[in-house]
Parts: sequence; structure tokens; C-alpha cells
Amino acid sequence: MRRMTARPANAHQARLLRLLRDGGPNSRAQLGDQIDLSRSKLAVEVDRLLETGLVVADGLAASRGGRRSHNIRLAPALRFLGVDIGATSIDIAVTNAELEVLGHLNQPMDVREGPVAVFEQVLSMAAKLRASGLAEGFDGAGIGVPGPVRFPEGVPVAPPIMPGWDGFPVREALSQELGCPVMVDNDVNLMAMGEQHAGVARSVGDFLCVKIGTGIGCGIVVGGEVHRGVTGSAGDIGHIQAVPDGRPCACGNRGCLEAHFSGAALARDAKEAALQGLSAELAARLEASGTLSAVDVAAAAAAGDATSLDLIREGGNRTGQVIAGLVSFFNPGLVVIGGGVTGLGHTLLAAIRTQVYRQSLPLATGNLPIVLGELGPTAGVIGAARLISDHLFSPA
Amino acid sequence: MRRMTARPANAHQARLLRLLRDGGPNSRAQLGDQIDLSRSKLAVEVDRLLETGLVVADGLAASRGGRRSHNIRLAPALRFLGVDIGATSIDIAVTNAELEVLGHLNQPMDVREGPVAVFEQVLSMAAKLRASGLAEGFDGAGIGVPGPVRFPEGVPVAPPIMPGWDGFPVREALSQELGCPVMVDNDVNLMAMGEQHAGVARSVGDFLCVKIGTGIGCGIVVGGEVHRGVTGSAGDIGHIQAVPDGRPCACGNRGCLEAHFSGAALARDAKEAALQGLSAELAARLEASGTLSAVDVAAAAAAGDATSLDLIREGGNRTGQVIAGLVSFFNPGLVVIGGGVTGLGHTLLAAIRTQVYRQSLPLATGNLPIVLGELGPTAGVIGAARLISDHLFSPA
DNA sequence: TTTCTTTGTCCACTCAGAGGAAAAAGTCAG
DNA sequence: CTGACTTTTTCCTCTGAGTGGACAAAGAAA
Repeated sequence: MRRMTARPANAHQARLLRLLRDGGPNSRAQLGDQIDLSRSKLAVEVDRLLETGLVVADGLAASRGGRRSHNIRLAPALRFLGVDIGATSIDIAVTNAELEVLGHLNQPMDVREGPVAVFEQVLSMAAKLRASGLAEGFDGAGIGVPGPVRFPEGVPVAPPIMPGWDGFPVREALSQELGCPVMVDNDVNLMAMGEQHAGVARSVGDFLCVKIGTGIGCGIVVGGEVHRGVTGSAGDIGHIQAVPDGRPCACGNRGCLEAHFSGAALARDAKEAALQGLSAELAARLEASGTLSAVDVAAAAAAGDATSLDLIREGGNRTGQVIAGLVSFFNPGLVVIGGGVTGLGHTLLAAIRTQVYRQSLPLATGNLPIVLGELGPTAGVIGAARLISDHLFSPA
Repeated sequence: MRRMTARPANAHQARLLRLLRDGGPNSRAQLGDQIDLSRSKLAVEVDRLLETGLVVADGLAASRGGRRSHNIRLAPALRFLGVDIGATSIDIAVTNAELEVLGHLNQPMDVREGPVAVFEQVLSMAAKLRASGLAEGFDGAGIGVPGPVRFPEGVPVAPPIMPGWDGFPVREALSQELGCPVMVDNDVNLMAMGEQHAGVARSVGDFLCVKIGTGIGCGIVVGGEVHRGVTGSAGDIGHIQAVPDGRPCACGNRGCLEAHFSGAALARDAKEAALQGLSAELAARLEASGTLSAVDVAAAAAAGDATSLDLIREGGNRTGQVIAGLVSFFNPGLVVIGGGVTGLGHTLLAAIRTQVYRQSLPLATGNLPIVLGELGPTAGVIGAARLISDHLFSPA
């Protein structure tokens, strides 16, 4: 099956496609209310879209008091693939054209095994999704990697935690393998786009999305668009100094935020506490599984373990301090906290909030919600689907 | 004289006006090279602009190998007023339509005397400029104030160092008095626009402009546009914590950057050093004038005074540390340092550079110039003129 | 003077888009 | 069931933006 050969021919068509993507099936009349076009012009553009096959008629809409309108929707066979490569696992999902997740797979995998091994895994997961009957093929794929990306080319550049990927032509390679257009971005940016599309950041133009996983990063959205910086490294806040002369960090400096709080740092601190006999709870978990992760700390904290709670609070304070600076600087309308440590929940959130509200000026914090992301692990894959759909739903 | 009643009627005309503003007088043929329009269409739009009086014919251009072209330029009688209200002084300048400064006045004045007193001063300075024959009237005015501004309305909001200005309708009041359109912005944003238009930041799309004067602020330019944040307080980096549990700050917190380094902090530290007998050079200057300012420290440092050099280096380190964080976060293509303390020159710049290059990741700093602004005190007024001209040279 | 290049003007043609008229397909009250 | 009223859709005309070609005007080079 040949897939989505067509692209919108002009800005109006692109606009219509996005309206249908974000608002689901819609009648022509409803579309007319949302777009500033005359009825005749609208009809012409819709007809052209119908001809291309990108949209299809979908029965009659409910009456609004007069003649019933014909519904229009995006072609139901369209499929996007969203791939989120994390430091320690791969998430992959198929969506329809409305970016609804139809199937989602997750597989542990260390990104340091290199692009070839990871790609093999990604392709086998994609094949599994296809085999399950959710998709016959993909019309486009978005992919997020845990490091900076030269966005136009879709190539990772100097990624600290995945050195083997430097300069690997991710976009080109994946496009070749999948036989469809591909866009590549930083995983944190995709999480931000996901929350913007379907999560807490709907209808917010300027916000920050802080992802705390194995490392720490921050997606920056300015005027509805992701800000990637001149070399694609914007949002790399893990190596901002949080503690003067603090712990040594892998980057060579001391006191980086990431060295004091992140999934990896938390696991390390928990293990240390367990070995030092500070927490029976953590020690028991270490005994049981041989190792500790952020999830264990979350569970211990939920069980009331004081040491774990202290670790979380301490980390939240550090993070909050850095975020407070970013809030003063950027003056966002919303701060979203997400990533693997979301499980730490309200203890973490409270610590962050306390710091930000205390340290930033009232004008910047007065009406500033600081909330947890609501999409969890699907934020990344939805963001990835959104990335490629934004690309495909723009004038050729 | 009625002034500039006309405004560009469409985006093409606006585009042409900006080309003429930024590129000076130009032939029709040259304009055609820079704008994507057919010759006939271009001729029509130019003719219409000529009719409105916004542009005028200006003799013949040099031949490019064939028939000579007629030059076009912005009406030479157009005048913009740029006003830069600092914490302790007022700068005001007249420019022509190309934003060249024709006359510039500076007057010490404490902004805390309140909007009424300051406005009186501004109007009298404007009258002086007019009386000197540089302008018969003003076609528009831009004004910068040292605090956050609700930009669309042109009203200061909750400005820490100028409490009497909170909610004062600056835009409306000044527009009434001057009888021309007025736009208001934060002084730091205007400095950034000034350096972007005529200074070191020409042709840079994403950059930061750090102004160190009585306080510290940062202009943020994203994709060529100033980012003001949701409440207009973006760039307010003076109250980012630079020193944990550091000096108390006027804002109520401790360790704010501004409390450790700024024109005010530097003067205070210098005075303390002089009184403690740490520096003969500074003590002599204190003796002579009864007080010390950043200018004295700069002079002492230039004379080789070790204490002054230490103060500057120390401050530069603090500032550099904060900027390093912002660079990691924002990944700009350029950092401009400006404001009153530019006189501290390369000692300061070297300290800042050292910190930034050490603390930020190579990918972000690899090709990142950190330079002093090249416009000095005119950056603000040029930025102000640019602000209003951008407004007037956009479709009505 | 001839030839070539650039510039300016005119004009015919295309195309996007607006907006009115009227037909088609409903709802709703009586 | 009927007639009055709405909403949706189609059709058609009209306008105005913009393109591109032809040609005249003005100068440079030979």
C-alpha cells in the first residue's frame, strides 16, 4: 500500500488538516466557524482535500437547527509512529491522524548500546505493532532521542549520555527503513509538545516542561513553538550549577543539578543510605532486588520511609532552586514537571513549588501553575507523532 | 505641522518601509532585488507610498551598467523620539526615519521622583531638542522604563525600583502630551533592540543582552523578536540566587545576583573597602567627591588598584555563573554585555567569559561570542526609536 | 552610431477569494 | 400535515492582487 503521497497544497489546507487533527471529525459548517474563509473558498479547499484522500466524508453531523451537515474527518487509515528513546528504555506507539494512541509498547534498553542495536529493536517493535493489525504501514514517524539534535538534519550532536550516536543520521536511516518521512528531536522537546497537544499545557503559549528521568532536561515553548536554540542544546539544564563546589559530575564540573538530583542520582543516594543503615525500608528493597531505582525510593516514600522522603525533598529543593531562576528569566505561564520521577508525586512537587514561590518575584509567580504532566510515558510518543504530523500538515 | 498621518496599507508597503529604514536610500531596482515582488507590483506599491508622503524620490542612483534608476528614501522630515528612563538618569534622542541619532541629551534624575516629575523633565528635554531645530515635531516616540511593563497597554506593573509608577498609564499620557503614537517597553528590551538594529547583534536571531546598571536585567531575543514573558517580567535576572544564603536583598531574599553585583552593589562595596583602608586609591576618590560610584571603581581599576580589580572580578564571576546557567538553558548565538558598568571593560568581560566557558557545555559555548555592546548609552534610545518605528511601519 | 544592458511603464491575463442568490434539507409550532 | 423559519450547500458573478510579456526610455560599451 502506497501511503499518504499527498501533502496540503497551501496554508488553508494545512490549517484545515490541523483543525481536524486537533478537533476530531467536524462538519464543514463548524470548520467554517473556526477558519476565516468564505463558504465558497472553504468548499473548494475541502473538495480538493477529499480528492487527495487526506480527508474523507464521514456521514451526517447532528443538526444545529436546520439542514444537517456532512461530517469530514481525516483519513482513518492514516498512521503515525511515535518513538521515544530514553536513556534506559524505548517507548513506541502507533497513532491515528488525530494522534490518538492505538497501541503502545515499552521495552527496556540501554541507549548506550548504540544506534544500530537500538534501531534494530525499534524496527522490531514497529513490526510487532504492524503485525497486531493496528497499522498496515506508517505515513510518518517522529523520534525522540535523549540528547541534543541538529534539528533540520535530524542528527544527534555531541550527546553526553549516548556518545556512539554523535553524527549518526537518525532521520535518514529511519526514513529509509520505514519508508516514510521522519523527524527527529530531543526527547524533552517531544514531551513538551505532547503535553501541549493533549496534556496540561493545552492553550498555553509560553511554558516550560521539566523532565526528570535518568537526567534532567527542560522543554521550552515560546509562542506555541518549541525553542531549540542555535545548536539544538536549549533546555539542557542538567548541568546548571545547583550547589557551589558540590558533587563531581560526569561532565567534569562540580555541583551540577543532575549530579544532585535525577533518577540516577536518586538511586545512588538511596543505595548509599541503605548501605549506611539509615533506612530499613530501603535496605530491605536493596536486599530483595539487588539494586535500587527511583521507583524503589518512590515506593519507600509512599510507605512513609523518612529517609526516602528526605531525599525527595532535598532533590526537589535543588530542582526548585534552578527552576526559580528559569522562571525569573523566562516568565512562563506554566511549568510542567514530568519524566520518570513523576512517581515521586506530591512530595517532589511541593518541594519544587516552595522554592519557586519563595525565590522568584511575585509578578512572575503570581499566576504561575506548577503541575505534574498528565500524560506520563505517553507524552513523548504523542509529542513525536505531533512533530511529524506538524511537518506533514504544512504546505509542501 | 500635521505629522505622518499615513501608515502602510499592506504588508508589502510595511516591508518596503523597513527595507528603507534598515538599508537607507535605495533604488527601485535594488528594492526589487530584496523583495519578492514583480516589477510592476513593486512600482505600484512604491507609487502609493510616494503619494502618502512616507517616502520621497531622491535623485538618480548610480548606473549598474544600464539605465540609471531613481532613488527612493524615507521622508527626510520624519522624526522619532527615543526616551530611555534609567534608574538615575534620562537619555533622550531624536532620530530620522533611518533611526540615525540626530541629537542626544542626558540628564541625571532619580526615577523614584515619580512619573509626573520625570515626565516634566522628559517633555522639557524633548522641547529642547525641538527648539534646537532638529525636529519640528515627532512622528512617534518609544520609551523605556527600568521595570516590567504590560506591553500591549504600555503600563508599568509592580516595578520594584519605581513603586510610584505602578499602573501609571505611561503610553497614554505621553501620547497625549507629545501628540504622536507612543510605545513603552522595559529599558533592557530596548537595549537589546538597539544592539540588534545598529550594534553587535545585527544578523543574530537568538541572543541575550545583559544590562548591568543600577540593577541587572537581561533582554531575550528569540527568532528576531523580543520575548517579554506572560506578565512582561521576562529577563528579570537580578533576583536569581547567585550565592546561597548570601547578602540580603531589597526583594526580601538573600543572595540575589543584584545584591552581590550591580552598579549599586559595586559602589557600596567600594565604599566599604575604602573605609576599611583596603585601598588607598578608592579612599582618595571617596575623600575627593564624598561618595563612590561604579565609575570611580572603573577608574581605580584602570589605575591598577588591586582592590577594585578584585571587586570587578568577583562580580564578574557571580554574573558569569548566572549567565552560564542561562546559556545552558537558552542556547543563544550571542551574549551582549552592556549598561553602565561597561566602563569596567575587559576585566569584567574576562571574568564572565571564564565562568561561562567553564560551566556551560561545549556544545552551547563552542561558537558563542560574549561581547560588550558597541552602542553604549545610545543603545537604549535607538532601541526605543526602533520600537516605535516597528509599530508604525507595520500594516495599519 | 550601433549594440547591449538595465530600468520603467503599460497591458492583458490568471487566480484567489468574497459575497449574494437560491436551492436543498432540515426543525418546529400549530 | 402544513407553513414558517434555519441552516447548509451550491452556483455564479465580481473584485482586486499579482504575474509576466512587450515595449519604450536611458544609459554603457564598443
